[in-house]
Amino acid sequence: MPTTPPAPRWRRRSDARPQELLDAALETFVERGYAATNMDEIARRAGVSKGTLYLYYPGKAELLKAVVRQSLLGNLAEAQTLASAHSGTFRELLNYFLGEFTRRISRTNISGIPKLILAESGNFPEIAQFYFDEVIQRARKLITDILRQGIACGEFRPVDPDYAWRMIVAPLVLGVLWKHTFQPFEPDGLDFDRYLDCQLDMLAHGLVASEVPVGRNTP
Amino acid sequence: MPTTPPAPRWRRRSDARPQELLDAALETFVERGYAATNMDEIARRAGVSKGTLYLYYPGKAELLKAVVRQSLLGNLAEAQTLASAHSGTFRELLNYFLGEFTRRISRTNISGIPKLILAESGNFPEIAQFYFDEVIQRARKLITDILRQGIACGEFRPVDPDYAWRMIVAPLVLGVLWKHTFQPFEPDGLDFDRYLDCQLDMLAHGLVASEVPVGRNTP
DNA sequence: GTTAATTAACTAACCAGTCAGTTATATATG
DNA sequence: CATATATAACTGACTGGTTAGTTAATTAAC
Repeated sequence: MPTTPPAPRWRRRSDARPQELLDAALETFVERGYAATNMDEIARRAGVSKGTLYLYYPGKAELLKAVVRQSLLGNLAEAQTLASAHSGTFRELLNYFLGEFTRRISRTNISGIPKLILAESGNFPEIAQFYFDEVIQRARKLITDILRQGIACGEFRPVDPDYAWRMIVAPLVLGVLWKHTFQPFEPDGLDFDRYLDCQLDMLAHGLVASEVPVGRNTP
Repeated sequence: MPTTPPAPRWRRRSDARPQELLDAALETFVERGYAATNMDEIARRAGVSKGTLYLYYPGKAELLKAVVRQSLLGNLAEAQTLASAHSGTFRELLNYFLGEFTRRISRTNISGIPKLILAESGNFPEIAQFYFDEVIQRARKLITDILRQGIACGEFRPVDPDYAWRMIVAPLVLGVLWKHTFQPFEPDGLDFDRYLDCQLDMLAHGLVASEVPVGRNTP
């Protein structure tokens, strides 16, 4: 009786491994947090032994950095090219960004990264600094630019852009954190479509100049 | 030559200790996160040995719970009595809450608790559930009630209270997280007064019905 | 057969929690 | 008031378990 050749205990996948390992690491870090995640678990999820993990990434901290960089850099570049190529009103542009962001929150689990950064900012000032410089500062510039231009051309009320940008971002941040923290406790989860509608509605009627504010602008 | 009696190596402070230990624990947990905090460090900050710490709290997890409970319960009760005793418009009440909250964010370091909860929700479902039930649900009810009443009496635009409450809370949450995460990286820190002004301005003009919305409400 | 990829067993460090012993303070006694 | 005794508060060295990181042996692949 011819025995079928036994399946090999493992396969060489040196090209696919890095991404597989990053995926497993992201998943585990987001679920458990940095400190409570152990390298054996990440390796196990990637279907690999711990030694292999160390073959591709020199340590736990470096692995975290790789995860963060890899997850964010693509989206950042994309947002920036989109902004520079826009036509139409600034309100439309803003709405588009918020919509796209919300859509991605609800689908991918890259949305776990901000929570991870927050949680570990004290222990990884280097990562926090990276996130501050590369993500937050860019987002700030993107939005304050839109606000300033919109105000200049009379589309928006004259708010303080250096503070107002946070009001725009805040619901997005809250949404992300909610999804990865309290979603499990809610019987019926957050409806991101309604969430977005509500935000756009409230945001617009706080920004749009055509509504004739009540006695505030007295030029 | 009369030798001055040597200062005692330690003093008995059985009544003050519990609070001192909680303070040190809050500070350390907020700064480092739960897992990266070690009991020796907390004891050291409280000026005490690790053994003493275990005399007052049975373990690390229990210490965290004690910190959270102790920090929140007082403020919660206060908010609720305030709400039930209000007179004046609902907009004033809302503004008062936001102002009071913002003022406390900028002063105390209880504001580190939400960050702590977020970071450890995965590892301490029990604490996350406690926070969800006792803090979030109460805040939600408080705000949605105000919104509903305000809408009913025509003071506010007819927004969706079940989602709009998050838009109100979001900037507060962002402020808290910012303070404990990115404040160190900013040359000039967040000005919480301007922050509040900006929020109230944008919030009001998204909520106040007298502004005659642009073609949305078609009764 | 050679080599690169992978494994699994190992080491070294760290830390939560314990406990036998020490010291400050309160109380009793003369 | 001085001194002895009792006890509550506190210390710090130790233990057991966990885990980041290493390495010698093994296996797939060409």
